[in-house]
Amino acid sequence: MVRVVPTKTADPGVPAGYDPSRFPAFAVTVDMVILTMSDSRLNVLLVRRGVAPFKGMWAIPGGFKRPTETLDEAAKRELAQETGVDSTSLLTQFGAYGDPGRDPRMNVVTVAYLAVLRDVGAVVAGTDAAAAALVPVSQALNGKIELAFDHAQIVRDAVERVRYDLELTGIATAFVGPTFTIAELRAVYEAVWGVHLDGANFRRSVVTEDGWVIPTGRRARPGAPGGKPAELYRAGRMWKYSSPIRRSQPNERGKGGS
Amino acid sequence: MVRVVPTKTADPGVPAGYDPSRFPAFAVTVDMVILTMSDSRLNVLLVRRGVAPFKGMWAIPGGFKRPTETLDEAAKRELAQETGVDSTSLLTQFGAYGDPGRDPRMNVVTVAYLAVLRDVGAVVAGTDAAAAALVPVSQALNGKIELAFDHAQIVRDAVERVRYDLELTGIATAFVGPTFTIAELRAVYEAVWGVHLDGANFRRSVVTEDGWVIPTGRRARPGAPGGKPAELYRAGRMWKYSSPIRRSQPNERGKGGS
DNA sequence: CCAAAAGTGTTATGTCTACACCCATGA
DNA sequence: TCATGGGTGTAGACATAACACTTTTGG
Repeated sequence: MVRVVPTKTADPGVPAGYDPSRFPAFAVTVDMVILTMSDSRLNVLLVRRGVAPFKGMWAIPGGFKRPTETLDEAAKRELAQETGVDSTSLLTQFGAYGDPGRDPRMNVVTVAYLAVLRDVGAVVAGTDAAAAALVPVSQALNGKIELAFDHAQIVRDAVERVRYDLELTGIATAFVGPTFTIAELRAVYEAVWGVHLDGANFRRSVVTEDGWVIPTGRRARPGAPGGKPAELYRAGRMWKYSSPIRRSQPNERGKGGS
Repeated sequence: MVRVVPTKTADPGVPAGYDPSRFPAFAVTVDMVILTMSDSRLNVLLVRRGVAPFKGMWAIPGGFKRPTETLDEAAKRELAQETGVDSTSLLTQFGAYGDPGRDPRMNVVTVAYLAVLRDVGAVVAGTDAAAAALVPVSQALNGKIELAFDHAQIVRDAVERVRYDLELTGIATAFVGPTFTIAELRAVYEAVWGVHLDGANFRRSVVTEDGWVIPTGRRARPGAPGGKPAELYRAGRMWKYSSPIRRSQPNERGKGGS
């Protein structure tokens, strides 16, 4: 019969004669990359660690999985605990990380989740203000802000995933509120992909009769210098399946000899 | 300090007063969905379990992760052990599964990998013939062949992943050999997506000057009833980044009232 | 020379992009 | 009435799909 053995038993590398009837014990955690749009930029929610290891460093929120819950449930529970948000089905699992030594204390395998939220700002204020912050992903990726564990890699992978999902799923609508303007939605694509999109063409792709966006009749207040108030829309059913916008791949093609 | 505790300690559900300073121990495994083309169909490699639980049932190959190796290394090692194949970088992690009770013996979280191989047939013959088999994925998915654990779901997710990757990566070339005909390559897309592709248009998309395929000068032997021998190509560098073929989405659009 | 499958040409249709232009509104 | 951004029209470039047609081989 298979039996749990303490980590130390398997600690000294076991190259050839590995006995599969005994296996090492791991801790399993879920970590969440919580992304949000703010000021037309992509931001990630970070918490400051209060305990060793990496005490005082920034990290993404997470916690231990319990044996009585699924991985998705663990992520949902942790998200609620850390941010107070109880939104179903905007959590996407995107990777597992188990490099030896990634946690100096013990063997930890973490399953990483991606959550796209709007208005985390209020949530951050609710938690211990000094312990949580929204920072631009650019700062977390270029090393300006150093992250604990292998969280920099996890954030990098999450952003890469979002870039794909933006084209393949309706994740874009998770960045905006229940009602939004076309420009707001366009800002999401522009920020995540780092491109400029023609406003006219973007509009035509999105406001069709297919059910991408549905006009509410209400209008948004224009900014300080005036301007025409934009129509407010809500997301239609089409977002369940895909996205109306495709990323125009940078023309790698058409580069013959010359 | 954090301490490992045996599984049973946390077994009786701990709803509210959960103590994060103690955490449950898990076993961590890697499972592999090994896909291959055979007879113009998509097949998956299954092994017959020799021990309880699910003794005698079909399952996908896998094994325990060791603390001294990364998840990727564990998958690579298991792949080599099970099939004798030592190909780097065709293993893709695509999901983690940790539902309570998925393994009746203990708490197990498994990290699932996808491997696309050509010519597993010889490998299968090498292993204990009665213990391994290639079966069409359709049979594994529609329940014709019942799989152990939650492996049916894992295979389902793997196939779904391949369908996406076929459009986004160069995974198609992993299904064919070092040299291949255009028709062979087209069969991959047709089998995985379950569509018919115009041979003429497919050819035009693939045999360009961009470096998708490179002619070898040699030709394949035609089938029994004769026919023009097809040119043999090898994969070019373009496959590193993407695929020359995009899946034409079934026109969900353009369905007004009427 | 006939069947079969590879490979080419051609054209209609649809989609994307750039950019000129009009519109509605708050100050 | 002016500045500002929302919103519309349109023509060219480009990509796709359909299918008729030619070529090359083994029997």
